[in-house]
Amino acid sequence: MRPKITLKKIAKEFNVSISTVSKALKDSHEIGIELKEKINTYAKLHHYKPNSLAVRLQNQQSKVIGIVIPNIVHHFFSTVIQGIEEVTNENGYNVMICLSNESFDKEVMNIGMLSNGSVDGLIVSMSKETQRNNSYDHINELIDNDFPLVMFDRVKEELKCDKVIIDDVNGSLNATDHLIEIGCKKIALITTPSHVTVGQLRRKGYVNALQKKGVQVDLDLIAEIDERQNIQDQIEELFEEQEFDGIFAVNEVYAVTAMNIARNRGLNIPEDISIIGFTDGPISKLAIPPLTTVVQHGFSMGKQAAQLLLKRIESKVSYEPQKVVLSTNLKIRKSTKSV
Amino acid sequence: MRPKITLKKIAKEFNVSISTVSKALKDSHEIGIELKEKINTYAKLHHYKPNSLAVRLQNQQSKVIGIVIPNIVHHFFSTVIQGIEEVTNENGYNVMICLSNESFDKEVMNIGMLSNGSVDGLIVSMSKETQRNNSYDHINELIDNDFPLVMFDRVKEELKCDKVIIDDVNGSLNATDHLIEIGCKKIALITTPSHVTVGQLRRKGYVNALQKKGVQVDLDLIAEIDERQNIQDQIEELFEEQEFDGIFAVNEVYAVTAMNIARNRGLNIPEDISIIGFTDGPISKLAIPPLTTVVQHGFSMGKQAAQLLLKRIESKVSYEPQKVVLSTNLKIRKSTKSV
DNA sequence: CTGTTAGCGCTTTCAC
DNA sequence: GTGAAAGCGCTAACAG
Repeated sequence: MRPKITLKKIAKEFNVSISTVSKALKDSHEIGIELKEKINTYAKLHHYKPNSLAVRLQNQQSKVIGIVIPNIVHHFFSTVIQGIEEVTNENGYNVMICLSNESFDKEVMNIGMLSNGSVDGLIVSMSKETQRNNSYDHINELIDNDFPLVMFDRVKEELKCDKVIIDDVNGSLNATDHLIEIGCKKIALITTPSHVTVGQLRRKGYVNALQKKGVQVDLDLIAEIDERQNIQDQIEELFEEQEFDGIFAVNEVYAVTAMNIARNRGLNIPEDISIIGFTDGPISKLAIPPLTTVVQHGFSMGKQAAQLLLKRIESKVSYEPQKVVLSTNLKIRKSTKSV
Repeated sequence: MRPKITLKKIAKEFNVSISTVSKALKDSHEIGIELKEKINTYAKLHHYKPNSLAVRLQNQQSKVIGIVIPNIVHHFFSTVIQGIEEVTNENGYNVMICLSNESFDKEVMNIGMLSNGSVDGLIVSMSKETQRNNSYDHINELIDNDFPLVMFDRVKEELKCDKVIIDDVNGSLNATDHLIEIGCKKIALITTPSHVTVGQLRRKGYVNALQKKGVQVDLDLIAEIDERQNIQDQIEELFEEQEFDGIFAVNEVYAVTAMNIARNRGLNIPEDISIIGFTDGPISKLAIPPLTTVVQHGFSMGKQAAQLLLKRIESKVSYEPQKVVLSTNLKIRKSTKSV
């Protein structure tokens, strides 16, 4: 790469001092108008741009915020990132994204890397492995140092940091309620293993809804999908062993997979069986029939997380951790009977 | 945020010089074993981590590579990012992602920002607006400065930089060929406006395939979708006005949307009409019937792009731009008749 | 109007 | 064995 042009070189070119050049480029009134013009045209010609590392070191802030997420090939997460990008950019920050790929070790490494002055603050959503391990030393270290941090979606309640979460319990409570209202008598739940917090919360909403209506919760109607195995087979198994006329699934893929299996078994949707998914993405919209879903507003989540973080970064004083809970809404399409 | 612990502070703590501490932490043989131990435990205790901005400024390299892409909420792009992440991480680099949101101005800004020493190299895929404007000064500036750059997918042939592209022409040629082989007589093409290079190339493959078989290309069978309008309506219009028994669509969404419209119109798939999409993602897999697609290997694309870039960054001498062309393969599922 | 100086946090060479 | 000093590119307070 061609050596970068620096203040020093420009200074040498005109036989002036570095600070003169620096001021000239900033259009300081202290510098002679002629000299300023010469320096500026020269700089423009050579595409001078201040070395951002130097500037950032000087200012003791990087103007970049770090994002550590488990995965990016996932409509929800990429939506959140878009939201984050939007508000950080508006405020002159850039983002640095690191993927943990659901691995605890990578998450720890990423957070370690980024918090070394690379970024001014961190937005993180935990990997499944971290949640399974239940170890949060890497997060607590940040918190102990008052490092600006906001967690979103996959959070740990006990951690003393800003958080943005979806109201998972109410989202699935409403979904389950809706299934009951349209007349479903036996509602299956397709969820994650219990260590995934959002899965757990959505399960809670499902259970609460049933209990509120005095319906006995039948554990056999609950399938916990282990993603290390074949998803389709596991859902198929549920159909083999149980009978039901409603399904609530904690994500798009489970929901659409279930819908496809149902159809293959000769069931009509929504006449024979109504299905609701959680998370609204392209899969749900294009499914046949279009899937009724609990819409979680990823974009808005990203924006809020970024706002919390910037507030924290830019605040001189420290204040209590804040928690933002985003409510969901039910997008009724064609995979559920009408009331 | 609690003030970061620095070499200086540790030095003061032990009444030694900064350089002694620096060496001690690097386990230099020049330092007394006792002092070394004391310093190291102290550092560990206080979670000392070298300020990466300072280190990077010193080394004149950031060990981060920048990615500028139009969009992240898109399965293909996020797959590419995963690939990039994988190889850069293996080599001790981090990634910084900036989204242009298909805007020319944002793309120019992002590239400007990142190339100021923030990153050691850039991987970019152009925004649609850039392609429409046909202006590449921002890219050429990088090239003129020998700034390490690799473009992928949405590239401009004339630009003298490393590139990784999909063999779009052959991919769609094969797809169209396949439709012909299974007996389709009239094949519609659902594509992008012609300024989108990949759309143009895929159209070329379609045209070539037809011509090779001596089939006359009927322009009325080609729909160019303007994404600023309603996609569904535009495809619907094609069905209204034309008759055909095969469809080749340049992406998943167009393909599945077309498939759904066809079904709504009482057509059986694949008996009455066969459909192939370009790009293989979750939508295609979960569609009913599962969509036959041209698989473009995004993950591999990302890996190759990153490899080219690292090679460029780490090479002392400059060498001719390289171009990697990735071939696709046809994943036959249920939306096409069997031969 | 222009220059000197110190300093951001760290590394490295060279003295002692 | 330990430290002083220079330098990475830039900014800013202070002199002249």
